[in-house]
Amino acid sequence: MDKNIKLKTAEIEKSSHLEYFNIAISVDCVIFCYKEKKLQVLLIQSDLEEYSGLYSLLGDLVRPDEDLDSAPYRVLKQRTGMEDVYLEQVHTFGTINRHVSGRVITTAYYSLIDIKHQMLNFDENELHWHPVKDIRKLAFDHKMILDTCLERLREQVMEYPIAFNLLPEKFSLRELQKLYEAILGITLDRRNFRKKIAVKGWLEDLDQMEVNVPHRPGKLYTLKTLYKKRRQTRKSKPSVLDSVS
Amino acid sequence: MDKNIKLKTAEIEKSSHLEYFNIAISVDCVIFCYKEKKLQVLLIQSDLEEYSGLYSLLGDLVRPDEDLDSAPYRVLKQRTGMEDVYLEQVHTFGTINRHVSGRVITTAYYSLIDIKHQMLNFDENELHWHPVKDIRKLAFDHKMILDTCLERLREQVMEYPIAFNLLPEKFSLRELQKLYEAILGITLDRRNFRKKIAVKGWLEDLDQMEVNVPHRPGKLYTLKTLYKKRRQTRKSKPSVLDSVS
DNA sequence: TCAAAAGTGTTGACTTTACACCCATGA
DNA sequence: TCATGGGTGTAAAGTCAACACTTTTGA
Repeated sequence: MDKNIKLKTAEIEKSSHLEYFNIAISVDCVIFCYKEKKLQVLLIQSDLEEYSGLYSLLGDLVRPDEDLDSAPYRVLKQRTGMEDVYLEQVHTFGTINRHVSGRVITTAYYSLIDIKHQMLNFDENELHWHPVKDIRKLAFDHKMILDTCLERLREQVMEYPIAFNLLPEKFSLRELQKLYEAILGITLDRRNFRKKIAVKGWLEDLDQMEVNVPHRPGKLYTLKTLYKKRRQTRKSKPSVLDSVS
Repeated sequence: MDKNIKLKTAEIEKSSHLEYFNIAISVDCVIFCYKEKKLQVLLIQSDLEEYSGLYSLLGDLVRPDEDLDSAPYRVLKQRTGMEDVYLEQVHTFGTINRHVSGRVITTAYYSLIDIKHQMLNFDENELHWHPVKDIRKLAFDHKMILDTCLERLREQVMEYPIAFNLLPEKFSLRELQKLYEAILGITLDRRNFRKKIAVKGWLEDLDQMEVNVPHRPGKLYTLKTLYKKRRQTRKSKPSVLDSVS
């Protein structure tokens, strides 16, 4: 719309302010972490009667004085204490009856966080990590939101240097490969994986080795600082045209 | 959010109903067509003072009694008379000051329509097709919305059988190639393009030839009915895993 | 007979996959 | 000395890009 705000002012007034403005807008965050060799997502026990016993994603209403894209950062800050996390908008869900308490349209984001660097505000003790694979049912339409975000994450993870947000600063190629396998839900060939990552040029060799591993230590790498910008504005994306004759 | 609707009821009440519900939500449609060998988009003259002389996308506020994803269909029906068009949600834009008249969060969709099959309700005569390439500036943040939708269209056009929505029922491979060139903004090699399309298996050979062309007529094709479903729910997408070792 | 586009294959470059052995370390 | 993973290369298959000539039709 946009123009109709002026165009249809009379009509809006007539049908009451609230008729057009009683749609609430929220954000929901699919917060991924990599824990115990599994891709996990942060959930909270739903306290709605209708969904008792079910978990739901973390979210909140968008405030009138904040940008839509700022709301999920606020939610993450409040709930986990983390700032400068990786966040990406995925899709907006808005069927009429998706929320039991009223009309709420929600914009879904996924977030990738390093569980080791975080000081999770698990004070409320309502927050829990759940392996993505084990999640069958969530409150509201949150299972669909989760599935959509996971699908998007899988699409992007080989293309952009984002998986590193789930790992500590330094990591070995084995850890990286296990992470990719957890995200994609498949196993990868070690030699081919290493070649593929090498070609991307994302990594900096730290000339350090793993310690305290019960086997031959591997080299440690880190993401090149070039790629470490968080709160990315526009990703530098290989043009789709590359694949066209 | 979602749960907070109940959780924070007291807080919401306290801060006044309107504080949380005075964000309006709209949809904006980037309606593409293929006309005069160019990718064009349907625009309307902005009647806001602040944007006098500028064009804007077609949009409207989302109604309290319609699904978010239904709103752009309604806008298209009202403005162009077309139903069962191809529509895809792209992104939601929600910076605080994106709209001069108040807080409006907008979800952007792009649509692909066949200009020949349409009976455009250009009654208001405010609607005009504009070649995408010529568009420099639009009202609000609509240029950014257009750019985002064009980028998404380009990403999807080689992967899914969607470009056909811009063509009449029957078309030649030359027409199809010119369309792809218009969308992607590049020229394509004829032999490689035909091979690539053939491999997709999207087309049905009609055993008919072009007529009234000032040169040797080409064969006519149509999209296989299998792919003609409009209002697609979930696209059948080649898994991203295919490209992983 | 000319202009315009239809129709069609091959080669080389590059990318991707499948696959196996020896090495270094800690227990 | 054993178990675990580290580290590495090659060959075959598949994909992609570049490229030219003959044919058909209408004007």
